[in-house]
Amino acid sequence: MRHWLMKSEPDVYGIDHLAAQSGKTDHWDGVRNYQARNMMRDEMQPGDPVFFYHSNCAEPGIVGIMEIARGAYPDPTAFDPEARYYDPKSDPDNPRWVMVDVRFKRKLDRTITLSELKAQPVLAEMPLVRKGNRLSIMPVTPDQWEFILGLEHAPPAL
DNA sequence: GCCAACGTTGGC
DNA sequence: GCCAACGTTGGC
Repeated sequence: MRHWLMKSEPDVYGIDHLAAQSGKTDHWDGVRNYQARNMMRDEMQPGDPVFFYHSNCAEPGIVGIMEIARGAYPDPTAFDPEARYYDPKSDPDNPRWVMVDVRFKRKLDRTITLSELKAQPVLAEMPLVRKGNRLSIMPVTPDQWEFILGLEHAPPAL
């Protein structure tokens, strides 16, 4: 089992969208980055815990916890010319892009902000806090996972 | 809205 | 295979 962090823009799809789904489960489509795809395809397993991260918004940070509900399968939005992430080069007979299903577990009691995470020397190796990082799906080590969870009920460091 | 950082594309 | 141009990400 591995731990993960997945980013989404709350204006497009935030944690409340997921929580509102029937069964609190939804597919995570639209990933168009090879590194992120390879991790979904090769490493993500049902039951893996995932931090839900809000990006490109007023207060970027970790807002909740979900889990992988279904391993990688083809992302049909790549074949849909109307879709935002349509990829004409993805062949339905040999799909280039995959998605997973995720299940809502809970919202955190507060947002653990990016600036707060950046202030923690222990987390300096996380891709999330590194300059210029754009990876939308990344692994989290068990130690990092526990440390971050411990911040939830601690006073914000920033 | 700005812009730095990064990934992808395509000409050569 | 190189690399300039381009598009995207995402913090600020």
